[in-house]
Amino acid sequence: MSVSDSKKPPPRITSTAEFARYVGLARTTVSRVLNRQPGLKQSTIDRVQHALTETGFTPNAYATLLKGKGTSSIGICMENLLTPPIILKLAALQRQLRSQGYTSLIEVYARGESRTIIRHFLSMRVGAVVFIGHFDPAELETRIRELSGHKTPHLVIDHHGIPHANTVTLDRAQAMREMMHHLLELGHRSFGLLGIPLDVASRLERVHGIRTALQEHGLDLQTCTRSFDAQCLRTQDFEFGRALARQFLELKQPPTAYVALNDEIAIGAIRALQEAGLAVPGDASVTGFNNQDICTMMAPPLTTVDQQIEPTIKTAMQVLMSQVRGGMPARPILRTIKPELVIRQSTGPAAR
Amino acid sequence: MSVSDSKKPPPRITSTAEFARYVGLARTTVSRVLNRQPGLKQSTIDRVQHALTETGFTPNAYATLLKGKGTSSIGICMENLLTPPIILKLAALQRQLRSQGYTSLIEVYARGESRTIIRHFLSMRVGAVVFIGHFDPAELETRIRELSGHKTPHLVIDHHGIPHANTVTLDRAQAMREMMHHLLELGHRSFGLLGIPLDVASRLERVHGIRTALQEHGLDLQTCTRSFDAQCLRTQDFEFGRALARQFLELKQPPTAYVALNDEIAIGAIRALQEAGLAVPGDASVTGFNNQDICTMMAPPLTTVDQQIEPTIKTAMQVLMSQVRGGMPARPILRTIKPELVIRQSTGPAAR
DNA sequence: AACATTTCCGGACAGGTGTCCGCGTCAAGC
DNA sequence: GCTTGACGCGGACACCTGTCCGGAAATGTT
Repeated sequence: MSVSDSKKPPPRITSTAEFARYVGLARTTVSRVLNRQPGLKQSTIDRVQHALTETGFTPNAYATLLKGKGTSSIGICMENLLTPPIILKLAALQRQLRSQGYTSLIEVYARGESRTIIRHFLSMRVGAVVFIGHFDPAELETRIRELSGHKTPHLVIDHHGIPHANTVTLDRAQAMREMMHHLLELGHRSFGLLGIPLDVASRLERVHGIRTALQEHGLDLQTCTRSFDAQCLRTQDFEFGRALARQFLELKQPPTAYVALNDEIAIGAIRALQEAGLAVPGDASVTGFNNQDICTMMAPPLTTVDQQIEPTIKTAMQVLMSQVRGGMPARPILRTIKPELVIRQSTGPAAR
Repeated sequence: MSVSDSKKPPPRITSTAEFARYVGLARTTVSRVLNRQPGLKQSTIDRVQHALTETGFTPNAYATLLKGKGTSSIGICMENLLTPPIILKLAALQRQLRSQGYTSLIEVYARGESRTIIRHFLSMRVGAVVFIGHFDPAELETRIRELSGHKTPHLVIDHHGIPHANTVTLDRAQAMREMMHHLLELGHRSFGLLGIPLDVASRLERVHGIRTALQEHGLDLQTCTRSFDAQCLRTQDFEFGRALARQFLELKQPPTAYVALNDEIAIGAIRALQEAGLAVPGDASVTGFNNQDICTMMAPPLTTVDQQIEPTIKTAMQVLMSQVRGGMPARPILRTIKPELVIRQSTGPAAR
């Protein structure tokens, strides 16, 4: 028996009634102390506080929340927990919510499981639901309709183009437009697209931005760009980019610039080029997307687009709070975030 | 007015009583249906089910949980949401818990805030608390004592050496021992440690593993290894590794092998070496730790240690479930995970 | 000592759900 | 027409907290 064990350990207390008995006060008095109501003698407040630290008693949150008191929580539905940009958004949002006194309930999306997740959020009576990432459009739309039916505010971060959805998203078209202008001014006229499909029906925002930039230079999308996405299987992004670049190198006239969907694919492409004895950016330029940490760790450091995560989450919080406090908006709120081009050393003047 | 709007939208229902009135049944009957009790006619079950999908009603989880029914939840306290290995563990654990019917409450640790977090978990009456990552030892120990006082099981993943803590951790000493054997067999005899401090009082597991391996080759830690950690400020790991390697290169006899704390530091070191005109592994070998995705994306691919995340989480679940179901163990449970050396191309025979 | 004031007690209710139980209803079988 | 089940109804209680309120007790004032 050590000295610290001399005083018998306090019992495990699970209700205010028990706790009040332990302190020797009425349950209501204890409750008043815990909720900082006036009209209490300082000595009794101290007595309760002391017993509180001694036993570590915490009131049952479920009962408190059932009463409608207590901090409300926000449900966060994540596309996955694997890609760095998405995690950074989660981390930033979680921190912001916490500082505002909200608890976050985090769930990870799985195809077809979103209904379960939203029902869980609704049963927890969350104050709002945030979706981060990209989802099955039809599924997401249905969920948002359900949430609206329950007068529960929502917000979609990243996924763009869902009808009636409040959305905060990066202006990817604008990002690609700026990126293309950067490359066009360097003299590039033929582009290899990596992970950016060129279907005629492609509703991909990015293609739109690329097309716009080319048109502003009097050029045409079909003749200047090329994509081999269909030929390669996308399992791991780095290898995907590597394989795609290899395809391009088999052409008689390979493009002088490669535009990748994200940083990993770009890095894979750079690797393939370097393995083929080509210099980046001497023989070919390569651009990424996301501005992840790896960008500065590469040789050469990668020219890319920054997602502006802090501003994104900041406006996300504004949209969220305005809904939680001010009620549901009549028309969906749409906010686009201006991207920032980050020019590093993977892009340079066109060789020929 | 479109056709789908013709039927008036179902009202927003927030309690079983309301819902029962809507269906035209007694509240108790509805409750029986929702909880799959026997003795109900199929037609009434269908009636309730139909109204359920129509209105999207969900019983108030707080009331259910207050009653003691419903799935219990597990609290997860994260060191941060920034480093890949930690996130991967979270993702794996969350998935496992979900498949077992547990909800995870995720909170992010901040120095000095752990008390708030644990009190939150306790007030939510979680079934157990999991810590993932490294924390302030004294703080963590206190929290664990608190949890034990509340008869709430706990588990620490990664952080090692907390008294009375149930722990699942990678055998980092063994990992370093194997790594050193690999390097020693390649002929290396002088080692630069990157991010691994060599204080005399260093209780760092890894140093122990390094010392053991050297002794097994009849070598001495002090004469064979060197560390410049004190000279450089660790803000961003890549730059940290780069700066450290530069320090080593100013020596008259730089080491032939560099052992880094993690992959980013290793990659920074490789960069510094390459910038100095040295070849890896021709002139010097470099090793990392964690086996993150970037390892295969580098040139050369990085020799590193795999954290064995799947096995880690698997045994973590076993330890967790045995506690949740079988009660608190008399003595702390300690499980170590065997690491796996991943040899790639950043290590090779010693130059001299 | 009589009074006013501060402070605490204890009963009560609400919040929504799960469950038990006695009772009414309805239909089927004789 | 009667009995017998099957099934739904609705009252009651428990889970735990926050809050209101009248009354009791303790404290302070004159």
